[in-house]
Amino acid sequence: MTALARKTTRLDVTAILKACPLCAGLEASQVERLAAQAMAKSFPKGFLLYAHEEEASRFYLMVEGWVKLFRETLDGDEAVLDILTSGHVFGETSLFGNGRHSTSAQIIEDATVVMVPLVALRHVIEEQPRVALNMLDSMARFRQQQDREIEHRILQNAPQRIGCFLLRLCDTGRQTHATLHLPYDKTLIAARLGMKPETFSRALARLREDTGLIVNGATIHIGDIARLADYTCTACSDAFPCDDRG
Amino acid sequence: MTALARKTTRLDVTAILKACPLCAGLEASQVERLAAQAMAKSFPKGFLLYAHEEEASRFYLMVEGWVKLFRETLDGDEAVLDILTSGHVFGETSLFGNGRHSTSAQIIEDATVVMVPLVALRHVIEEQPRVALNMLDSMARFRQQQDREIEHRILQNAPQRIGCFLLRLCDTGRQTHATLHLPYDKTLIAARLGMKPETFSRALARLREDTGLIVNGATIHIGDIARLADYTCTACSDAFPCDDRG
DNA sequence: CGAGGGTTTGAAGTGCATCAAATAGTGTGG
DNA sequence: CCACACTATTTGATGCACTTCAAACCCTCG
Repeated sequence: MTALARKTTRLDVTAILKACPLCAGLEASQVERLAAQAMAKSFPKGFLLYAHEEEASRFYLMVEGWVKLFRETLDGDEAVLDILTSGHVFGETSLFGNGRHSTSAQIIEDATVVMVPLVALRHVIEEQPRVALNMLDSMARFRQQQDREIEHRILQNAPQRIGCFLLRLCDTGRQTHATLHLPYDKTLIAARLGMKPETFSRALARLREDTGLIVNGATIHIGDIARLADYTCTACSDAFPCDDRG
Repeated sequence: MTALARKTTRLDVTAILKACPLCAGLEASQVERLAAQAMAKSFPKGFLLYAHEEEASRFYLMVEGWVKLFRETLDGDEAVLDILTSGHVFGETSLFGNGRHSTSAQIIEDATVVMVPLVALRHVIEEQPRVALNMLDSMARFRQQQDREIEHRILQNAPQRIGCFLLRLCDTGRQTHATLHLPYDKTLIAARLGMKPETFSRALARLREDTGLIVNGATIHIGDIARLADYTCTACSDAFPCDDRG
């Protein structure tokens, strides 16, 4: 049974890596080489994958669950930089720069991740310049999101930031309405948006009044996406369907 | 005279490019190839180099003066993302991602910049994977700064943000004190730090009281750098001399 | 059922923004 | 070299948004 389980995992890893933008356009043999050194593993809620300033040895690919990227000051204050799930890659940036992680990473919902040694990535890059271009591409896209993120934190108020968060949860499939389920604690969403839980609660109530949301615990029904977009995206320099993660 | 001027400029360009981290480790012939397609130019205060969402055609290298990278909403609110000077490169990110600028760039102090077509950069990258690695390295470093930046905007209050800004202006040469001159308008510094001019003025006054700064117009004397660092860096997860631009 | 964490609500405080006006600085033309 | 115009900066008074502290509520799970 152990052998079977291991084999299944091994198969997953290759398939998962192949689907990852980092490996786009790579020869199968190269992906398999990465996969051979990679490892899929599950972690329980609360597990710390790595800490800020730690020497980076591998990068991660989320398969399932959620991770929080954050920074923490000596007096316990915490800034949540991002919360990632299935399909997201993180920690790969530390192959460059000073080689240390610039955030800590903690599992917030039981997760399965694929971990790949950075040295393996380095070898593949050396043989396949293509991978460097893939990384540049993803970092460029990431940077655009970051720029927007900073703008949001400056120009949007609490209800608008929540609205923007909800819109990004929608499948942008040009729907006019949507029902969605908050993927993790409201407390965490609050932190992700740079506000306190109490503020989140009140701001969500206000958003409900102002845009006709229907909130039922962690389930939220957006009756009129355009109305919500109108409300939140006024304070942003990008027009509504503003995702570029592709 | 024109010919002489042009020649001087041409010489500058090669030397400037050689000194730029993007070209680190490049063969002279490659740098010269970039230089041949590059152009040094001066712009007056207020000139808009490019606008948000514009298709990117070149990247820029600051030689002299200051530029502001910012985003602007429909109702005129503006978020300043960064203010750059001599030695900084910007706009190169748009070679990747969706090929559009994610900010606008405006000259705020009369400036000389070297402009290089992105296609030239693309060609050099194709022949010299090394350049891609240089870009990855600089983007990784940039990302670390960005992470810190976001943390600051969440966890630091106005006086602390100013203190942090002043510390970064110091030459970090392990001095115990320093006298420095603000490089541009206080109004702009305020915007760069995400606050209003009035708030900046009051916060600077408070910083003066709390850490013993001596402020005289745009000239600021820091009597005790450690004291200032102690005051500002409590709210940050990085320890004091926190630059990694090198 | 009862404990404990997540969430909401209330009351009061803080920090920054806003509006308004005074003051200091800078560059211009006379 | 001075007066004027214009902009940057400071100061004051007030308002709003978010935080803080405290307590209630709710929901899940042992």
